[in-house]
Amino acid sequence: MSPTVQRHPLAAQTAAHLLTRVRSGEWPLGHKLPGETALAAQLGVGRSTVREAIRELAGKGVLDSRQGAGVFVTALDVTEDWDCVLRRASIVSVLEARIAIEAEAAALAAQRRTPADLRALRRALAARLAGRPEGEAFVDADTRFHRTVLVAAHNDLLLEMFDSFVPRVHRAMTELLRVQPIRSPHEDHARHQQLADAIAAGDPVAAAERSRAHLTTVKETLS
Amino acid sequence: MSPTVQRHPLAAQTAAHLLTRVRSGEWPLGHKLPGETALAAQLGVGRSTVREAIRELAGKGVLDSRQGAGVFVTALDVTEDWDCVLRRASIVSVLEARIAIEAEAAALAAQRRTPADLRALRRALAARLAGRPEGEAFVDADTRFHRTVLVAAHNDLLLEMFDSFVPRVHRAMTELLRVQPIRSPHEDHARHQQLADAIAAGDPVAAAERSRAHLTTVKETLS
DNA sequence: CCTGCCGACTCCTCGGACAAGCTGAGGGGT
DNA sequence: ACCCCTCAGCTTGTCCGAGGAGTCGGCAGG
Repeated sequence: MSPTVQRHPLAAQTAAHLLTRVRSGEWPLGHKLPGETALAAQLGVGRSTVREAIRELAGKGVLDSRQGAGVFVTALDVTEDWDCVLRRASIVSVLEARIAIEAEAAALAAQRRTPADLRALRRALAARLAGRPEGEAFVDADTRFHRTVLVAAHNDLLLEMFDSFVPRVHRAMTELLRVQPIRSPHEDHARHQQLADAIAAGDPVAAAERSRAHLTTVKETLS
Repeated sequence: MSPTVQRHPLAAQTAAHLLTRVRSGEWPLGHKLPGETALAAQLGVGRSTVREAIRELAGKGVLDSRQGAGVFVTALDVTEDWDCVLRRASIVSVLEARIAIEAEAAALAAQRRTPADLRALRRALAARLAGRPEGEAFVDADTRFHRTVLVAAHNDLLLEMFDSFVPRVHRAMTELLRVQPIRSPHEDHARHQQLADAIAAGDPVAAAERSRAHLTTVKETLS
């Protein structure tokens, strides 16, 4: 039955079992599940166990229990964890998605940046130049600069997407920098300076172009 | 103690309480929480209630309980539900994000499309032209065509992001189409045809440009 | 220093009990 | 015929006590 020792708690097994039956369509969206007592008898486990399984699925947003009424299906599937998807995705895929988001954000930033955004951009750029171009600290400074661009774009959704990429990209960049240091730190900084300039100048096309060019370089370094 | 009548179950309150304390840094990442018995006594609730609260947070991925060892913090915050973020985001924000993703995907599709991709693209285009340009059916056909482009880009992450946008965009498009029908169905179809042609011709710049132009038109219609 | 044993601590599961809340059927009034 | 109120029955919420199973750290022995 199980390839390895199956040390899963009963409650977790019960949760998995219920999720399977929900997915199978046995209980359609909005439908009421059998009572906890009935489920416990049906599955041959205690009511407390069933309750914990239901809680677990409630935490995932699949079920919703209302006192006196019953337990109801609120979603047919678990909205897969975004982090999980990212972990599975190849670093090249993530970088391509990042290019898409950052290039667009750079263009928007060129149109929408406020004076405060520009100040933050200059500060982040200076901080990025301050440290030596290696190690985790540099990656952090670099990330902060790129994030500042996203902030200047004034689009919450794009920013949220960028933030969700950060952990995955951070790991890969730190690794990359250790194996293969930046060839020309001066040129690298110049690219970022040009991006900031284009945003300051209010030139969406140039900003997108600079952003894309920089990230494409990084992507090609990886492949 | 409580400003309003506590109509939330004790277990839910306990879960919220624990989440707050995790967020506050009282229990750092990887740290062990006090025992269930201790927590129950500390919060003045039963042990079963604490267990259900822990299960709820475990379902959300914040806690992880290991028999014999204890309960540990696995994440400092709940990764906010992607659907939730999208629901809150303005439709303009979503459309801007969609432009970013689709334009990049169109460029990638132009470079990576297989013969099978091109066949699917032609089929989707024909299906889109078949029905009358109104109602939910048309929105579905349109969505399928755009999704086919994403598939041809051969980047799982971009596709996943597109799919997560679909429900939100679908609602908005259906609404928009009812209020304001497409002025020139012929021109609309021509734009899609040009996008498909650019991808077939293997011209990334043109494909991105066509995709961007089409979606920008939609965005401007909305604002 | 390494190994194996052992006990304390912790989570896991169960069964039972009572409280709190919702639902729908039925009675009474208009 | 229609509406409103009441109430019995079912369901979830909460708590308790008990025993089983697993993990970790200390301790004695090699």
